[in-house]
Amino acid sequence: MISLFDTLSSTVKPLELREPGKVSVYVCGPTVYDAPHIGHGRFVLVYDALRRYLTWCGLEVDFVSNITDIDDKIINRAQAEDSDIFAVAKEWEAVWWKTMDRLNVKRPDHTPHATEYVAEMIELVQELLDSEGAYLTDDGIYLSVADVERYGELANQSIEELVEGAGDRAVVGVQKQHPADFVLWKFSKPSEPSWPSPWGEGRPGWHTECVVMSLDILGEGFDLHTGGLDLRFPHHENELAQAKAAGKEFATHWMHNGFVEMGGEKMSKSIGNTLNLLELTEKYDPRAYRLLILQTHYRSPIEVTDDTLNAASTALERLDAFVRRCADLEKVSADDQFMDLFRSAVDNDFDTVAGTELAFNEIRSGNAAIDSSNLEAAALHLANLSEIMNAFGIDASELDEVPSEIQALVEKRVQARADKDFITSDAIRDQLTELGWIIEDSDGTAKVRRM
RNA sequence: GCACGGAUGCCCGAGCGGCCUAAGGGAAGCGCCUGCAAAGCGUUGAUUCGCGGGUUCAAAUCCCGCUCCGUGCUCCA
Repeated sequence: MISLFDTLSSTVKPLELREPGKVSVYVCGPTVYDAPHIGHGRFVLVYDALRRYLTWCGLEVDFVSNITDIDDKIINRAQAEDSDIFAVAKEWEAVWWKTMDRLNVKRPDHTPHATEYVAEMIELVQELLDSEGAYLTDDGIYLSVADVERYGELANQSIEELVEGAGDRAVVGVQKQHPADFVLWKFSKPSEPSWPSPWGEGRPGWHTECVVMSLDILGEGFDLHTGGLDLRFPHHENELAQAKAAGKEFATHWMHNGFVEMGGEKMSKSIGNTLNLLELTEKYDPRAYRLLILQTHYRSPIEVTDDTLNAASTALERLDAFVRRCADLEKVSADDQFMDLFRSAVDNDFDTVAGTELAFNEIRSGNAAIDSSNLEAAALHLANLSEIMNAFGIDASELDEVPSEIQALVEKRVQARADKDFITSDAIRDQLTELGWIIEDSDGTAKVRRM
């Protein structure tokens, strides 16, 4: 079984499953009000790879990732654009899924929207009011954080430290009982979207949607709650606080991925190419970002620059080239011992770095095997490699369709070389290069691929 | 200020007490292969892991101090 670092206990520990053979995972999804950026890309790719890996390991994964479609940022954008929040959310959610498709991110099993869960949120807030874990003020309903046991345990800070750290920003709201209290339900201003509630027209406050949606779909005591490290506090802390205040078993394991960094140099000029995730998939092989992420441990900061993306793209070409070389090899199944090795490596806190390392070793060994005409060994290395790529969600690129006129040139060149007419053969190669094709000779034959 | 994380070759990035004269990827040099290429293979690049101390038979890995860097510290303002 895989072990993962658990933020709550600050240790790497086995992922214990509520039900044997089944894993329930909740990923905090995006608030849809703008284009996704590389930070979104990181968490999405880390957890997509994790999901695929767990599935590959034979587990049944129930994977939930929400869309937050009601939030201050959406309201602000709608007002700025003289639009309504539903239109804004719809627009950016479409961009989100388009980007996910490009990145080969599998659709979650469930994608709950916050606006579909308003009734459940109201119910939770009512429960919290009833148990006096929350209280009513003129502008909304607040969670009383001081009453929550071990508040700050996920952030690993005491409530005093959290308040102190907030400095001037921790100004006690009009009727807040404690500076760290946060609003669960906001009474709407006239211009804002609102839903009826027992306490008047209002809208969801903070962090409640994820509590309600995760518990509704996955049930109490689900296995794994994930997200970016930036969500650790306040978002996840406050989700946990609400669940605790309501007396509900929440996630048993908390997983957070590290930040994305953009390098010391001013990336502002090129920020347009790397910051925006959709643009990134247009500028680079969309698999490149996934490989880059797999080659960095999920908890480490990751350096995303043109250099690192280009390096990953080149590495991918190496993968493709090997798979291309193996096109005619007989298919065999992977070596069990090797796959056990892979699995025990990756099971150690989702060590995709070790996993990709094994993949590249297979590519090298496989190429060497072909060079020495050991095709059986090569086929086995290919099978091992394919298993790894399958477990992580990277496909080898499709073979290029070769147009007949290109193929004719290739054949003409093969003949010229056979005749040792190198002037003609070189001319044809130049011609192919101009047409955007790279030719690779081998004994008596040749293959072309697009540049 | 508080908290957490980071600093490893030209770049990215593993390793977290002995298997490290430090993995893997990219870039570069050299060799093999090739008519020449491409692809591929082999090989060379840190006696060294931000800086200064310390612990230990043994440290990139543990402890102390320092320096840089990143992120969080919500709602209201």
